[in-house]
Amino acid sequence: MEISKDNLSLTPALEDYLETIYLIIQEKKIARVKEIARLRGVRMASVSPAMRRLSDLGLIAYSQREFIDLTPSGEEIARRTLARHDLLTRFFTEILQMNPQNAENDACAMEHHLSDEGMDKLTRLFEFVQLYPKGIDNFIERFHHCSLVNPEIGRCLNHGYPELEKYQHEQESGRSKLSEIESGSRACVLRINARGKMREKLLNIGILPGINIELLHRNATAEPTYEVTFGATTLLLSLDEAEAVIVTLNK
Amino acid sequence: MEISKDNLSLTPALEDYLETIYLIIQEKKIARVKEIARLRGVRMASVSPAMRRLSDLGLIAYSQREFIDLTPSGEEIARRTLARHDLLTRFFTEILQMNPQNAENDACAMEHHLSDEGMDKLTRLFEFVQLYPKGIDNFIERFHHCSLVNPEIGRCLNHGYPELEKYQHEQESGRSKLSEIESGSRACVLRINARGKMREKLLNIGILPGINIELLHRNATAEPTYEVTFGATTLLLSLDEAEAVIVTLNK
DNA sequence: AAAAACATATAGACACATCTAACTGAGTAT
DNA sequence: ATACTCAGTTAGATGTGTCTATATGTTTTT
Repeated sequence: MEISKDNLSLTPALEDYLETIYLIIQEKKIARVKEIARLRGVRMASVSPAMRRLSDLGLIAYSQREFIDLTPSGEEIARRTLARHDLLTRFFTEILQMNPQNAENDACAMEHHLSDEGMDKLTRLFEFVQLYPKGIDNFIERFHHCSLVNPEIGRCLNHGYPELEKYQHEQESGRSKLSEIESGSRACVLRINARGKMREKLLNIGILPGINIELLHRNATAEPTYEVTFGATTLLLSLDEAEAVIVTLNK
Repeated sequence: MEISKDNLSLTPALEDYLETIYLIIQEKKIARVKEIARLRGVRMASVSPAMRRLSDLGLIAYSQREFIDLTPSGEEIARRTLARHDLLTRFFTEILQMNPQNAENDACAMEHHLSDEGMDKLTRLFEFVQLYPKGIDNFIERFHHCSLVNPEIGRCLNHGYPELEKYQHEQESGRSKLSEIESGSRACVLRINARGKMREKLLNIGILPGINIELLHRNATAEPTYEVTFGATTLLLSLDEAEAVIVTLNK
């Protein structure tokens, strides 16, 4: 076990234990093995050796069968992890408007992997959004209105934002469905005009807004297919799929 | 080994192997153990057993010492992972403007933990941003201008956005430093007006924009300290730190 | 064709994180 | 005060992912 710089390079599991201990200590007076096990959803037999390791690392103070307390460095890591958890959860719920349970799960797993710079920049995003909470150009509110109130983002309503409606119309003129462009031409993906499973499938394939995609070949059979290439990938899309990919032709 | 639904619940390591194999296959014709080991930064001896497991799971096709190929389900997972990698990297670089290396590292670790809903919602953010790429109210551009061109976000320049300058001034009037509010009053954190190590420290402590914080007590000694409480935490801040926390009083 | 070079595999070790089952110790109850 | 109960620990197993060192194929060279 090489201790790198200072705190860094703890395993996710150990970080989770510190976080759990921290939360227990805040709420009740002292942390006990049974409670840690309950909150983390593991058996007490798994907690004991973890406490031993954390103790060896100087992150908690405890003697067998006694109460568990965080050392200053243990507390520092716990708070650091918790702050990431908090910020990620809020990013997922407040900005992306995810379901709270998914937001929580994703934040839980990702909190161990966000760099200091990531934390800094994500905070700046919150600071910026907060600077204009209900202002004339509330980006976040409009984003939610667009992508959530009206899930068919092909028809993004900009009522109350006349300049934007105009702007959007200009945009619309240059766009078409991937199924409609000429074979051999390249285009930039603007959005995926699909919902549910189909949207999920296209995203998981890697067809994302902003990528450049080329229609290689159109197979005009009873069930037409569209051979496309993007990044390092080449594959076939069905008609439905190709129609859902909204693009603007390159140059 | 319980195979849950279908593809899900692969370990990050195995997902990484699939991703690596996918990338090799796209570039060269075939994937070999040596190349996989090189790209993943592990020894060949670690790759062999992983290939065995992937083969047992039906995600790759290979026989000992022969070329390695992805099965359709292996390819599906690889692309899914890669799409997450791509989108997270772009979120970190294009939207948050992180250093490419950090963006890459964070994306690499997080790509295994983003739910389908997270992927969907993050994509919608890109779609929305893309709808107004250089429009009258380019949120992203202004965010960058504010938080990056001028890192002292206390003085966010809104040149060219007169309504916003006005708006910002209104905002400014209601704000103060945490060090200046009355003991016993609660306030909402607007931003952290600090850079480098001090900013990092405050964020890691959990003092984030949007949280509610209460100034419990001011210790007016030679080196004054500020006892604050937020969430489940109570701790002491130095004068410098308390001055960096910009808040608006609650009600 | 035999030898050298190289790719890949196996054996054995280690660290982590979990489990079940069995044990220990300390307070509680009758 | 003896036995019960229950928190906590230890022992031993399992699975993953890595390593070093060694063995085994395969290909290339001479």
